[in-house]
Amino acid sequence: MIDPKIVKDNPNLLQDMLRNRKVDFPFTELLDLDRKRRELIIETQNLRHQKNTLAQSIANKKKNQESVDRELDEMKKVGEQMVSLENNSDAVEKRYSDLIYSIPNLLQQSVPIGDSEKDNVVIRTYNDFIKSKVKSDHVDLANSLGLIDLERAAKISGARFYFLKNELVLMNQALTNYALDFLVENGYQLIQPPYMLKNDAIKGSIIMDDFEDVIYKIENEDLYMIGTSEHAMASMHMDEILDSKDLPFRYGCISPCFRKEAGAHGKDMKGIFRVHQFEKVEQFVVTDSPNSSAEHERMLSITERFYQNLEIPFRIVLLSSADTGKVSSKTYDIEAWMPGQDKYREIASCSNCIDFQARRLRIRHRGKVNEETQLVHTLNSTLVATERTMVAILENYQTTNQSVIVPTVLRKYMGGMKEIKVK
RNA sequence: GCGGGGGUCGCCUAGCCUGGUAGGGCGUGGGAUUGCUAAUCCCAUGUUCGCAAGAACUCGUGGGUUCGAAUCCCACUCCCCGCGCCA
Repeated sequence: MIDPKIVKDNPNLLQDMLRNRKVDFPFTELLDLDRKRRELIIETQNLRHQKNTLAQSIANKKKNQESVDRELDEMKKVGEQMVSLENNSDAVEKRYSDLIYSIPNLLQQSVPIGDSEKDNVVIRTYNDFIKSKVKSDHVDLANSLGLIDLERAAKISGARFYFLKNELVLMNQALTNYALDFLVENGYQLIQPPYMLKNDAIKGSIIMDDFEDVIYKIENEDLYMIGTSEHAMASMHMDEILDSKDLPFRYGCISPCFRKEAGAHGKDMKGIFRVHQFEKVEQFVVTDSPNSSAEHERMLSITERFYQNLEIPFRIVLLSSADTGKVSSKTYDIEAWMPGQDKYREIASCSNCIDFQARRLRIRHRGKVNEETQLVHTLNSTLVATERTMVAILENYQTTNQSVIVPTVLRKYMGGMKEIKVK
């Protein structure tokens, strides 16, 4: 959620942001509601003031055993006015909060203005020279090596589910273990969060529209499956005032992720690239405003180093205004070269949400007890989403005789295995 | 799941039975006093609206009763203790 004061004080800032992001948003309605709401608040407070004053004078008069008939009479009138005002303000309040919560985050200056993902800016490219000459896609490779079963998964769970088998199960664990070790080396505190969250918590870290498109709800419970550990990590410190000197918190999180992918029908239907369930090791950082950009770059460089170590071709892309996610103020994507698709595809995403999540979750920090509190900044980055990364590994490490070489850094996590061969 | 106890301002705690609009302590900031430090005393110490004066809100959450609710009633929730069930 953005700072609601901006609506009143600097609406142009919002209008620019909305234009740059190319999103439809009932902006003038929000302006009207904001003004209306303010008026109603003042009116309501005036009535409450009358009520409080009357109640006080009733108390006083009763103490002196005077008659309170006149006050009771007036109180009745005030009560009636309050009821009719409430009916009015409930509707305004509801619509206002819907809008203020669904307006996207402000963008940072350095975000390139553009119309679509075509305007994303490639910043760095790595390992271009090792692009594979053989170009089978991961589904063919994994099938012929006996590493996945998509048909049976479809039978029992539907599209976008999978069985991992044999060496791919091991590789999945290997990637996870390597990622956790890597983060510990870099000073992260390891966390495994709850996989389900209450509405209050999860709505703090995502925007309303995403509820329907990405999040699974548990029937008859106030619980939602996390779409990423970011959702749990953002809300972990909900309603807390943190000690400034303890910041930053750098968490290395492991969790499965559950996504509806409702907005992506027909897209990436092959294999395990876009699925309803996958495992991810995630970086989540809580810091203060002055340090948030530096933390963002730091997180990106750690992620870069991870993929350099895995020795796959990839590039870093700064997302344009139109492609940047709604809760983020600036996002870098890591795109791996996928020989089977003959293009770069996103395998990790590194975002600075600044105070957008913290505001809604009321996560603040301060140096001393009666200093003014400041909202924290939250940042998140994939370290590794194992299924997508395995797509990249399978396709980039394939050989001319259908086998797949195991990346060097993963071998010690797979009992020294060097190659996955046709049986 | 059952029974009992509990959730009060950054932290601790009083108030709840007997309704009148949150008191104290700690910590922190400012001030006074004092050779210095310490101690002592005074003021301040949540959120929102408002240029301000001021006002409203805030006692786990949401309803209800009442002129008036931290206080009474109902539902929910979380924590602690005991019992049950259980990987």
